[in-house]
Amino acid sequence: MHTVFVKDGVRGRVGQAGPLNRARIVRAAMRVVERDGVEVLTMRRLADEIGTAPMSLYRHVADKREVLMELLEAVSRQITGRRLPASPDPRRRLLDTVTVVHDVLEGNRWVVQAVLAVEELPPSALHLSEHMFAAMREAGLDERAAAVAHTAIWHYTWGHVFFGHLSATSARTYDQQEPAGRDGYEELAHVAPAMRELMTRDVFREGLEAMVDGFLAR
Amino acid sequence: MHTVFVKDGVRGRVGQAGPLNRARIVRAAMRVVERDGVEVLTMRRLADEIGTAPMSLYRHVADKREVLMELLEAVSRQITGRRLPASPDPRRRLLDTVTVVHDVLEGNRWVVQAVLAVEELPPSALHLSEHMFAAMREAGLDERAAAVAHTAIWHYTWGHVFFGHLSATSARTYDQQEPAGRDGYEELAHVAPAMRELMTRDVFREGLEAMVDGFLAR
DNA sequence: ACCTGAACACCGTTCAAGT
DNA sequence: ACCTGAACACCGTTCAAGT
Repeated sequence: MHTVFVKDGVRGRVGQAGPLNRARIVRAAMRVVERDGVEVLTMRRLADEIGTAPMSLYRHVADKREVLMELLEAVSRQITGRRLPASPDPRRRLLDTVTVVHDVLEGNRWVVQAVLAVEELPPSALHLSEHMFAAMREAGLDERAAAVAHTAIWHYTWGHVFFGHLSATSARTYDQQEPAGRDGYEELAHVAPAMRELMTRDVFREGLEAMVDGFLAR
Repeated sequence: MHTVFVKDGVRGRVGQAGPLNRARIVRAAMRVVERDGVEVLTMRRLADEIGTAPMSLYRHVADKREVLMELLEAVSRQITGRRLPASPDPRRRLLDTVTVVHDVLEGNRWVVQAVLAVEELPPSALHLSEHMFAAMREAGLDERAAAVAHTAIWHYTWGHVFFGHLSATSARTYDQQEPAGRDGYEELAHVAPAMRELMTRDVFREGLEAMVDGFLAR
């Protein structure tokens, strides 16, 4: 295990400061997840990171799910904490808000896997929906249209972040197969250069604008 | 383990017919996954379903990933095998094609989790992209626009299937909190009835149409 | 040739015991 | 009061041995 030492008459472990508590657990979990990814976050590994025994964690959190939910809350507050986009143009404000969410998720891919594991969004994510609905209403959507658009936009955003690297993989798969005109794949051969070009930049915003404009045009 | 019996002079196990092979493994895996979900599909459980030892599977498949990939291929061929939508109107054809994919995925939620685990689409899924690209070209999109739309549509579709039940959960979360006018959530209170109404039907097609029309309008 | 039991290096979590 | 070792019921997979 870890080296045990004595300092100021207090028995402690390497990297440890003060008694174990929920905040310290969450901070350590965030460190592990940002450094090594969410699939590496196990209760045993987390305990190791803190320098304690796996079972000690259970005095402060009910289970692993609760740890993940705390991480999601932290990210959610990271978004809603700073001022949300406030452009006077509601269309612009909606696009900017969703883009902020996208950018944060893109920078923290583990979030989507955590959401999948927890199967729930953290409470403070409602702030984002509130902000989006205000913009949609101001842009002229009625309640029903706004509800549909809200759902569609979220799904697009989740899909984009999560399947982004999968799209890249699939593109590579196609590339590895014959470059041009393989029987039955003439269309794909035709758009292949364009698809390759797409891989180099993030096209989230373009799809988002198309979708939002589609809703606004009805 | 399983009861061993002798029949026709051949030593066998309950539910077993003939020697172990890849096709029989895949069929058993499909049964498990459709009955109990993909999270229940373990090599041990799969062996149990067939009535063999876990290690016997490894003579016919390299690893669990390969089993999942075979399942994905089966579903993909289930879509591309039957005739794909062929409406003369390309917009309609595109919408119908994606809707077929959505419906199959909706009926087999485990597919998305399998895709996440495998991190790749089965080769035959390229048929669908081919079909989509042909429709998009005929509808007047250039290569670049088609590539962007293709990516956006896929992401929306994945997001919809996978986060569909999550949206439902989140909506319930909001419902359980105060029904109306909780401080700072006036907009949400306002659209809550519309959102509840949405839960009762599938609104995938509506979001898809908005997105496609948004792309066609550029 | 084909199959499989034991074992390895993992999980999350319970429970009884330590200080 | 707070922490933790041993144990349970799991994983995917390797390896050596069985028939």
